[in-house]
Amino acid sequence: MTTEISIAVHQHFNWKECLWYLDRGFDDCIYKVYADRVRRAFDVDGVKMLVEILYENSSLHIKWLFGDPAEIHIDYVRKFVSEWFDLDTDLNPFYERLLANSSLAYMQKDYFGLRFIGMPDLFESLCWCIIGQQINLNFAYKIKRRFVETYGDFIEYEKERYWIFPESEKISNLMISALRALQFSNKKAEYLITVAGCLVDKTLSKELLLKMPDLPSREQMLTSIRGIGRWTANYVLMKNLREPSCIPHGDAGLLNALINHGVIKSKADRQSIDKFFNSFSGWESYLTFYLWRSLAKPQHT
DNA sequence: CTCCAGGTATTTT
DNA sequence: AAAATACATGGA
Repeated sequence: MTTEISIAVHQHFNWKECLWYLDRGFDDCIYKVYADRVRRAFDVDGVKMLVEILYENSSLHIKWLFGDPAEIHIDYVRKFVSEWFDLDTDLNPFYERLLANSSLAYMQKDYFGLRFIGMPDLFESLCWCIIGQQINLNFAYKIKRRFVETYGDFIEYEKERYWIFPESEKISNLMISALRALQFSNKKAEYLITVAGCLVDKTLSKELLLKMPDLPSREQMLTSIRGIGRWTANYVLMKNLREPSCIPHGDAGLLNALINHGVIKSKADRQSIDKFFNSFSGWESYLTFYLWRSLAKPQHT
């Protein structure tokens, strides 16, 4: 007997756009995209599961291909998927702002229904940022895969391996040299092990971050950890905690997108950037995400 | 060879 | 307080 649940989607939603973004030419080892569906493995309290997600009749349908989930695990996956695809945000106010800007209006049409693809696992989002700091994305995804396939677990299903992100406990006990062997720099290795330790000893957690009163204090909590700067803090807050008003300042991709759209002429033009984002107050994160989307190379229909 | 890539910490003005 | 620099690695 297989478990299956559905989540009704009440907002503007384009599954093709979401899947395309997930599979936009980079090799993310943590999920697999097929023609009209995505599969992802989970380990919730030691229970390993593989689920398949597809969209039909205004609902996301989640089917367990592997594992025997109890109610608590089903709820976990339901919540995870809901956060992953940002199912609850009403995009109308954001789209109004896009339409009001002549150089961005096309996004409202071309990317209509594209949800902000999140990263609901805090450790994964932190690791991903540290890995991605100051290196190109292809290389970053390569290292991520190497990292996950070395220290993570997997589920084998129909001769395919579905990887599960490593536990912070395991990473916190590593030596720097172990990660150096995977082509992490000394700094990246050190940062990653430090952050893993913070999660293990509960110096940092999603709950703690949510308890902070406002965005600046959350940013402060993150940047107080070695290896987490302003960029990483904002990235994590938008991708993991779904903060709506984050700007990953200095982000190379974001700056390129701003140049492409004629917002700035040089990457140092902070004033124009601030002014630009001011008109998207409350939607800075979504705007950043759509600008990243605009960078994708391959054509799509 | 040079420059840049979804930066950060440290050192130097 | 602001600016320059070291850090590692791969790809164009």
